[in-house]
Amino acid sequence: MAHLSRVIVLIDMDCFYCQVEEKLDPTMAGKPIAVVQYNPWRGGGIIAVNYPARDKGVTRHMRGDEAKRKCPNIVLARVPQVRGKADISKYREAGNKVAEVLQTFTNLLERASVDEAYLDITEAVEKRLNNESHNIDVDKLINTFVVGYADTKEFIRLANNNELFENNVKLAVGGLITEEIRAAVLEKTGYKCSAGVAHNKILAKLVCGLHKPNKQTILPHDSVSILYESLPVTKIKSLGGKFGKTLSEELNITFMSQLAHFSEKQLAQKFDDKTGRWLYNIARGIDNEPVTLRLISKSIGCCKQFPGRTALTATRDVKHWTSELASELSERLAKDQEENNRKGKQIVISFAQNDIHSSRTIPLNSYEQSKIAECALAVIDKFCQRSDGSYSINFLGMSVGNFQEINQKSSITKFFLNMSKKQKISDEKNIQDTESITAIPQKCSEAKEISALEEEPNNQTEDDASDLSIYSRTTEEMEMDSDDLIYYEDICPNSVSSEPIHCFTISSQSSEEMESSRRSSMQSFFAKYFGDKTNETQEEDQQGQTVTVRGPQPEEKIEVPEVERPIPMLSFRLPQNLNEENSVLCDVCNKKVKLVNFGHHMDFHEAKSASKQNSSPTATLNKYVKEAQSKAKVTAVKRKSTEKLKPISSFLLATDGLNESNSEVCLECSKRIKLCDIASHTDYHVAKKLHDEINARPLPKSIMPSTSKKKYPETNENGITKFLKKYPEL
DNA sequence: CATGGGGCATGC
DNA sequence: GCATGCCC
Ligand SMILES: Nc1ccn([C@H]2C[C@H](O)[C@@H](COP(=O)(O)OP(=O)(O)OP(=O)(O)O)O2)c(=O)n1
Ligand SMILES: [Mg+2]
Ligand SMILES: [Mg+2]
Repeated sequence: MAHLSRVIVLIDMDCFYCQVEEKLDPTMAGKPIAVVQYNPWRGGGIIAVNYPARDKGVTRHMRGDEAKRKCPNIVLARVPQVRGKADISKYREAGNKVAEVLQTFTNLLERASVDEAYLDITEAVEKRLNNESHNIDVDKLINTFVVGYADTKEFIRLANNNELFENNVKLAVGGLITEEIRAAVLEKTGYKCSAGVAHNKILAKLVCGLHKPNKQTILPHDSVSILYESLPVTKIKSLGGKFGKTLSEELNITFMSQLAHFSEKQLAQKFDDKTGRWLYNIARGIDNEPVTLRLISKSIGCCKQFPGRTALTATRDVKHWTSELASELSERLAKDQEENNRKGKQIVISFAQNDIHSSRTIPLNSYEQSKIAECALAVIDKFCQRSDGSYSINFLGMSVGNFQEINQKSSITKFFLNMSKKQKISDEKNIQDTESITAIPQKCSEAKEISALEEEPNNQTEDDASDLSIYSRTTEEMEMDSDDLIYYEDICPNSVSSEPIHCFTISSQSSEEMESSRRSSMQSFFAKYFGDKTNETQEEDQQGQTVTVRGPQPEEKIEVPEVERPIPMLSFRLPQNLNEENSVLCDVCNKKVKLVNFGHHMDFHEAKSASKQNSSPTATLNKYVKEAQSKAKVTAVKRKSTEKLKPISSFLLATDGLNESNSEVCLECSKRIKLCDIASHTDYHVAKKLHDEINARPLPKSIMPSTSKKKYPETNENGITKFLKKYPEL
């Protein structure tokens, strides 16, 4: 049974921020504790509560004052305030310490949040089963619960007597190792944690929460049905939100066991293929999501809200907070560069006006605080500043991503340097491969200024290392070895990541394969991987269209012309008579697109087509001009492709310095509006209403992991489809 | 007025 | 590229 072959552990720290505070101030020990941020207003907002305080009814999201009322002797620890904002760096760093300990136990670790991580310990378990054939000592499972067994002893007794399926023996050994992991975490960091042990991530996560402070829980596969009988569907990760609710309502079910009564077809019909398949599997305790090697975050950001009256209106306030955020970000980026040998290439500037959130992405060329502040401010001014120079901003954020490795030494040099370094305990077989994974640098293309749509041309050279690599292996060989695949992201933090890489050949993964361009990377990867056969390989993609995987193409410089492009009138003025059509049919992809998103949607197409060889962006756009005008009934205006659309929220207006002679009171909001702004102000109200309506309506859609999306999973579980599904473009 | 700050994946 | 949903 393939889906029972793995042993997956989810480690989650207990009331983590509270533990961090307690360790720093041991006088708190044993007392009820909560961590708050921004103390002054009603005692601050609680974000973590320890177990004694939970017993008194204190919960997250409560105000500090309320917690004091419920639990008078509670200790309220405060999140450090730096530069006028809450700064959670200390908890992040504490989480890093924990992760370092976890790394010593497995080469397959996925950090899932500040305080939890998934570990695939299958190999460690199998190794132990091979080496030590003696019985499992139940005394070493003193903190372990087993779902479906009143007593852990009974489960172990059966396991030792060979009266259980081997999968359960694996889980029992997994429990043993997990006790060791948790003991090591406590010893090395002083923090307690809980754990779930199961055959997949979803179930490990689920059962971790079953026995929470300082305990661990094993879920044998045969106990899934018992567990599901009284388990609300909303307890499953990713079903806790809107989709989980509609799932329950649509199917008229409450518990997971009821979900299993539906066929895959029914579920696919109700929702979509991908979601249907995922739900069908999960209802049977099956989840094929791999533990993806990820030790560090893919983005580093900070943000702050300015609620109610505190909304930013004056230029100097906007400048001030932009500067403060840039300062924190700059500091954290510098540290990240030291620790992780990488540099972010993109920054996303986010803001909200009247609770309407928008964001704009721009290239990042410098980690210098002043540079970050400067470009952030330019964006904010461009999209938020009103005609009188004022603002109305209740949220600011900036987040850096698209990290690329900095390359000093050659990858080979660095690989051997790291080979000879530190060794870890537990599971030996792939340790060296693991070390190399974190060590392999990627090619770092110069931080040259590129337009958002421009792909960096790069020379696709036939590097020598490819002879040693997986690329020379056949598809069949790869499929046979699918169990040995490691899903990794660390080498390749961009979207190119997540290809499974064979353990043995990790070291041959030359830096030349890491390209700034998604397109060329995919092509070279495929071409080398599958050899000549690649050129004929045909598969069906998600939409059922036949796609042909092409071999490497001659280098082509992609021209990004200064395309004049139409945008919906909405971006600056709404049509007076809106019909109920909130969406238009995109002529490029034939999909329904919300009117408000149409401009950005075309940016999306342009970005995509820029990374393909054949399509001419101009031609596509010209076609769109016509269709958009007739179908969407919006007035097209011209915009340079390098310009970004104004968000809906830019309809906001100034309210100060106005009187009867130069202004009128808006019937809609009773605010005084400059005469010259009346037209666009009323447009704002229409836009806001439309925005609210659009965002209130849509039926919740599920966000399922990529592995459930394949159309023909049984026949193509591994090999080429694994790659194809990652690259729908192919 | 006002749970806030942070991160990930996905759809269009 | 941007918005959204889900989660910690
Ligand atoms: N909405 C949230 C949820 C969590 N956290 C922070 C504080 C928590 O301490 C930490 C870990 O989140 P958990 O959900 O794992 O909760 P705890 O670790 O606090 O408690 P538990 O013992 O239930 O895991 O993340 C947060 O800032 N905001
Ligand atoms: Mg926790
Ligand atoms: Mg957690």
